[in-house]
Amino acid sequence: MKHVSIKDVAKEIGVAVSTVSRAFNDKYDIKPETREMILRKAEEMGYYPNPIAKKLQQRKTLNIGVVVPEFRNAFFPDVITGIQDVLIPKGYQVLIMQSNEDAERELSNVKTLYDNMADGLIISFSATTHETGYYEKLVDKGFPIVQFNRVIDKLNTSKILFDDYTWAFFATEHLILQGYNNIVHFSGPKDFSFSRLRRKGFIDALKKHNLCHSDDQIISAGITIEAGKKAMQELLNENKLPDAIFAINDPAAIGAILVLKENNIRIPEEIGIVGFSESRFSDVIEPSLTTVQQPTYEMGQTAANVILQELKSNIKIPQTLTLGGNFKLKKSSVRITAKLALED
Amino acid sequence: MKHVSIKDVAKEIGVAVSTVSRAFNDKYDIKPETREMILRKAEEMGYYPNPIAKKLQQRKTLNIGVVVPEFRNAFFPDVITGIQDVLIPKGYQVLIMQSNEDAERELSNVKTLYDNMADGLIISFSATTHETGYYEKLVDKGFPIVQFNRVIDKLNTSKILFDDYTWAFFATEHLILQGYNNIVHFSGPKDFSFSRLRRKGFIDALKKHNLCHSDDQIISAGITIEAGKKAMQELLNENKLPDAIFAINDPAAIGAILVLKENNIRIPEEIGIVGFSESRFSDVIEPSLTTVQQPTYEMGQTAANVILQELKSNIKIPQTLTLGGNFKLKKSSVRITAKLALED
DNA sequence: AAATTCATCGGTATCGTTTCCGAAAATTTG
DNA sequence: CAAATTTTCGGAAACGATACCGATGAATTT
Repeated sequence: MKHVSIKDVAKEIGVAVSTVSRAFNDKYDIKPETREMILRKAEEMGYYPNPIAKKLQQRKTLNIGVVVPEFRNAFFPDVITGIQDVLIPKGYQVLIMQSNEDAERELSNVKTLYDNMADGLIISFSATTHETGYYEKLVDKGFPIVQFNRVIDKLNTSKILFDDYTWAFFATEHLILQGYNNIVHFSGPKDFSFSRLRRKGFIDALKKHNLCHSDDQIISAGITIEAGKKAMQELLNENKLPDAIFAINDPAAIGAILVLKENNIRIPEEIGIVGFSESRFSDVIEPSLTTVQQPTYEMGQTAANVILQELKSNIKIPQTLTLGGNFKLKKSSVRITAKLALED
Repeated sequence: MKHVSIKDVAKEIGVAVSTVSRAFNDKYDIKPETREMILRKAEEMGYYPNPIAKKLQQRKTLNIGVVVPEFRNAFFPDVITGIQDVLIPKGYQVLIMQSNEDAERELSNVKTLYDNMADGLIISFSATTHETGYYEKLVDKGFPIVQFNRVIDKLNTSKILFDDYTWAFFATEHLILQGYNNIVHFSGPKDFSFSRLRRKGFIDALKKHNLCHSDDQIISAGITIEAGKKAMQELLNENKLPDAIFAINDPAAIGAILVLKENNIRIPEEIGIVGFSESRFSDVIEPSLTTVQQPTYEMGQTAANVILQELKSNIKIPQTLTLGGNFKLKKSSVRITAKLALED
């Protein structure tokens, strides 16, 4: 695997290395004919500039690190796809690392990325992250960081968010308008802003319609199928069945549905369910699951564009972008079909 | 973002750069005390060796490229996780690129990786890949490549495969033992060896039990939910309903199930279904889907270990490793419950 | 005490680029 | 046709590390 270097090309043609370099970098001070000639000869010899050497010389790696808590569910792969589709055409390499929802591994991932001279970082934090000292230091050093989805508020970087509050409000109100009036929310980890916002949207919608009865209407569940199952099972055991559930995300909603079906409780007749899309389950489950669909791919694109922007301009003004979504109306929450056209 | 270099450290302490380098590389010819001192001072100054410079000097990038057709389904993310868990602790960077099932983009991905001096490549090919010239050239050059899952037979590299034949045979025989005798196979793209092997396993199982009636028992469907829906719908339209289906993978099986449920055909009573796991749907669908579970994570680990091996030894002897799986018995295929213990 | 070995360190070439400076060649100007 | 520009190119110094070759002094041997 011996590689042809710029020197080999220069010697072969009989010009200086700097001339070959100029030919490849489209500078003005080279005669068009000689440039053509060099390019042709180089092509013949199978030469192309060594990116490593270039990176060293220019002190830029063109590497962008992406750190996500997992990519087993559909959410993060879709975001990553969006990021790649923006960054790769611009010549960047995208280094993807997953933290497995573990703060320690997350920190080590970020350190690896930083030590390997990534030019910037796009990150969504783990459920367990509390210690933010190292990240703050990076921010202070001027290292470009863009957070998305699971952000740490006090970390002063650009953030790409979904308008969780509004859509949680909307989803809850949808249940109310369907005639459900004893609604429970399966909420997620308190540390995440999205978790807090969805809870707040839920509460405010209840308040607006005077349906806020007790603290029991918010159940700390979690973001997995198992968490949804567990929470639902407990409700059943305690005989506290609500007539609707707004789940923090699809997996939690799916968990609830599975338990309800086991117990022969009919959806949406006896109980209505709305989720928040972080999976591809909603079409597969029976009944199909009404869900708020987040713009995952666009979120990735946006994060990538913001970091590109920050890489260009030296002065960084952290901006927070909030994206909107879609409401996917399905069977799990529709009792009154008269006025609503169900999507397919 | 000015970085502390080895020269700065050397100058600061008053030693030669070579000494600092020695301190960091644990060579023998350095006095332990001075090494400690240098390491301490360097730590204070926030110095660490520049990986880019190291890569240039040593003509190794420690980058391994991973090219997959997609990572929307569970399969590839799981494999990638296995790859990362082996490679990253060894100091490698894993560059993940997806081809979106497009041969052209795939080629461009591989070229990018090669041009960026990846030390090796782990790849699973797209559905549309036919032109293999460039890949053969890479192999001839001695560039380390490991194929997995979707391999091109004639490409002379190491391959990590799943024992599709045996498990397809097993899955089909399971249906037969359940008393189904008019079984149809939804098959996948002919170009993939896994597709051919699963089909062959299916056929041979039928032959063994004398249940091979006609060519109609193999239907060219595809590997998506939509493909499964379409194939199933056509069977219904033509009134050629079999009493069992062995699907090329879970999404295709799910598609079939969705259509069957729409038409109120009972599973597994009227028709039994077995899939091949490439998703996380099997527990979510009702009825739960019997499926062959592939060792995705292990497949990734294995691919990573094989490429590590090839990177060490200069002489490459392509090896083909075949991994075994698990049979997940669920409701969709069990008519005779007497003898079988259903998994949960 | 002289010679030899050994541990420790410094100096420098090298990896493959780009960039800067200045020199030669080509062109324009007076 | 000489002088002044402008193109076009060559040479060398970075970029930040490692590796090799010796040099130096101490320790050991003879």
